[in-house]
Amino acid sequence: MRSAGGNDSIVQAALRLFGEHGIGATSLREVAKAAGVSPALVVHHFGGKEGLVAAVDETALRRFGGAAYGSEERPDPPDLLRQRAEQTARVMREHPEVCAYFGRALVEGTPGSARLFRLMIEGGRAEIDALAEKGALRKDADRLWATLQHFFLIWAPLSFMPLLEQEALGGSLLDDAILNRWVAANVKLLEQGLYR
Amino acid sequence: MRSAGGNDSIVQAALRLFGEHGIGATSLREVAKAAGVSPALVVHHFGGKEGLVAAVDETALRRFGGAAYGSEERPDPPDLLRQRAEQTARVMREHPEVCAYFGRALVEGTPGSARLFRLMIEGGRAEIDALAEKGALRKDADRLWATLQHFFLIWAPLSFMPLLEQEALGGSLLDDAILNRWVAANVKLLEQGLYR
DNA sequence: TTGAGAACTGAACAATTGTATAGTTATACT
DNA sequence: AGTATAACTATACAATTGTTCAGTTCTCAA
Repeated sequence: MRSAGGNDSIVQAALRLFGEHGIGATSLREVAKAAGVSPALVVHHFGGKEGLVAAVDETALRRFGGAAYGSEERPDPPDLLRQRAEQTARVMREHPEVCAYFGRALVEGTPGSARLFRLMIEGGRAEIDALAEKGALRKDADRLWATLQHFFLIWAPLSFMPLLEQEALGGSLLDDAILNRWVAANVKLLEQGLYR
Repeated sequence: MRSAGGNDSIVQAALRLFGEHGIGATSLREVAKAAGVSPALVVHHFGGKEGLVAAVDETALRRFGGAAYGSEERPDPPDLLRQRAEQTARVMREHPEVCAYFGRALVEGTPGSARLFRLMIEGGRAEIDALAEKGALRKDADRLWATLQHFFLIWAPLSFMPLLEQEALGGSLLDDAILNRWVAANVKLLEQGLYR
């Protein structure tokens, strides 16, 4: 076990700063200062910035991926979609810094983000296939792109978060009111489309 | 008018490199070398990196925004959606570097990308409102989020391009086959949803 | 042809980056 | 208490960054 003021606090500070300002735009020294620690210690623990990013990836994956994509019951449609959406929203509410981090990581291209991406794509694809077998999916649906569309609707807002909050939402994406509206819109779109 | 080997070639090189590797990750020296020019000249022309980014933003906005969001006829639904999608796809085919650049700029947060974002959101919103008046939109649709969903489905793939192409598509997003499949999936989703 | 102004370059600057080294302090086991 | 091991720091280094400055080359009208 690591002490609270050591290894973990560095990762915690890095996770927050990476999510706020981006990984490439955050220096080792900023992380060290935020963690109340010397830059050399960061190198000593993680071998360098690359290692630090790997550690942050690991932590973020464990904290989020475990909660969101762990093995759980798979309810029948039509509740499945709504339930999955609510579950994702709950994880986002509980781990906003992790969400911000992955929003950055996914577009900056860390190794961990590629793993997360594969995880989500595979998980999403499996769910889509299961739905198709039960006859809940449109028969002519493009399953690969259906998976990707799910992914975009959920994750793109996190990557565009600063732009989105300042230019369109006028508030934090992960605030309850906005988050709920977002989830509701997603469910509606996926279930019924936008036009008629 | 500028000479071909001067001002413009620098912006051209910057646009390409920014799109390929990101804005923050591309140095003035790399841009200068790619343009076959000394770093000092870049500063001389644009005042610094900030000015260069502004110039690239300007060029990209003119080249893309003009083509995609200019004043044009507004056909009636149900052809509108398909037609708009085809139009966007055409612009993407014709200006792949500009697309790559905006994919980066939108998540890195340049001033020009904020302008593009506002432009697209306002344009999209206007179109949604027009559709609603004609009764083509679902009555209970959340118009703000409907606009954003359009935006995500179109732009997120560009910001996730590297990840997407390597992990899910196995080819260039802007290649004809993949691009067409993408557009078709978007139209389907917006028109009819994914489930039933 | 000449001269003014623009385009352009080479070399150097200070600041910041990630990282290595040598040394100090704390922890914990015997 | 003593000692080995880990945690931690101060300092320095090389590389890269954006930027400046003094000077050169080009362009073109008078």
